[in-house]
Amino acid sequence: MARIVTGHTGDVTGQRQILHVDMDAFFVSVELRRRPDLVGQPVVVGGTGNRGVVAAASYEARRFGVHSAMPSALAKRRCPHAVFLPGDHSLYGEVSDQVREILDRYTPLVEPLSLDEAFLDVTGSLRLFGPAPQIAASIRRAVADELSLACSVGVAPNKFLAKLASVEAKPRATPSTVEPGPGVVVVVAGRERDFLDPLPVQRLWGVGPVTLDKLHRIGIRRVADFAAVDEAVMATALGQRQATHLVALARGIDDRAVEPEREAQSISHEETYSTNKYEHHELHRELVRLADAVATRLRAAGVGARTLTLKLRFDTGFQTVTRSVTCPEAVELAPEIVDLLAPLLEAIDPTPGVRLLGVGGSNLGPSTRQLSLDDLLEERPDWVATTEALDRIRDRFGSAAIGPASALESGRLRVVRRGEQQWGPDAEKRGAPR
DNA sequence: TCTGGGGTCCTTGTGCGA
DNA sequence: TCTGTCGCACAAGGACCC
Repeated sequence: MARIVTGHTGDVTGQRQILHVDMDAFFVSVELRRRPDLVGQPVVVGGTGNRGVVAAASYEARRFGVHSAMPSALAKRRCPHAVFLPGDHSLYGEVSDQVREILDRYTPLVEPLSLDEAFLDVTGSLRLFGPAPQIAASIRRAVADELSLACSVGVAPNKFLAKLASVEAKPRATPSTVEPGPGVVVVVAGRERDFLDPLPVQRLWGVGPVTLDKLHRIGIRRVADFAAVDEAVMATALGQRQATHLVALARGIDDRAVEPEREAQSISHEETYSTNKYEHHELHRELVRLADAVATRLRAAGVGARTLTLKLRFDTGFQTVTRSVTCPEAVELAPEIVDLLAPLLEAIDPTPGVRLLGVGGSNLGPSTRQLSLDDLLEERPDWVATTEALDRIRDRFGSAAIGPASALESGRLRVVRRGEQQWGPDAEKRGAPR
């Protein structure tokens, strides 16, 4: 049954009606559909290797303090009797598409945030489907009946409040029990402060551990405390921009529209290795693999990248460094990316031990191949023709069918696939570090 | 405890041309 | 010619999100 946060339940004329739909323990729930024997047990989905993290935990596992983004090793210590399952990113993608089909029935204004949550603007759908809380309940029924999955829905006049409301709608795990949530929580326009004021300040969008510490130092612990602190003091502590942003949110103000189609700003791949890499030649081979993956996705999106970024994370101190280069023309071929980034990689000393390597493209624009294919064919006919042949072979036979020879490892081609190593490297298969 | 992958956005510092 | 400064683009890092 829906929980109404404040006075009245009707839709206020002129107010937007935004829904935030959030699947409950999505990855785990999808796994339980094919493993019904695990229902009611602590189940953890995520990386199984030594450097893996938890992607999702069942509410039974959460009772033991296991939560997403936690290192898998710690989760195993906290809940040794939990069933640990490797993630299946492609399956979750398929189920996510099915959820999306249901959401699309209610409005064309659906903005997916990730595989398991989305915003809906149903302001224009009220005449057809009834008040927003009724639409929320209808979505929950459809998801349960058709997909055997549970979701929670927040209803509010803006995205920020709808998102907070959906959290309140969720089940809650305590050390002793799992309490079911209300399923739908409604924040009524005009009474936003009643909902916001008692919440801890870290619930505001954009307050992470660093900002939380700064806010605590100036005496802000709950959202209500914002009213008592001068904005100038906040601006000194956080910077003007962030202060203005947080004060608006604390007042329940958020004008962002629900955007069904957003252009990607960057395309990147990164990999954490189960054992550190200490040699340039190993890293160069990884660079070739990652550049190949990024280039393939750039071409698939019909764009090129003007800025290429190399990212390394060292084992000592978890220190991350990035190096980037911006070129006058957009790049979308793997050899070009390697040529641009290899000198940057060579300049970095890997001997402290590199645990992660990443390649990214940003400053995206129209592909140069689209701009002037003839010019390019004159300048670099071999790579353009080779790449086009490569893309065709992969379309037909799969991404592992062909790849750069310099990415071969022990005679085997390891292809980077999006989401395949989403939650860390696989369980240890290789020898000890040198 | 010891920290993934794929993103977005912001801040700060710096180099450069007008 | 030298110096200051302004705006811009870029590089690097950091915080945050799911």
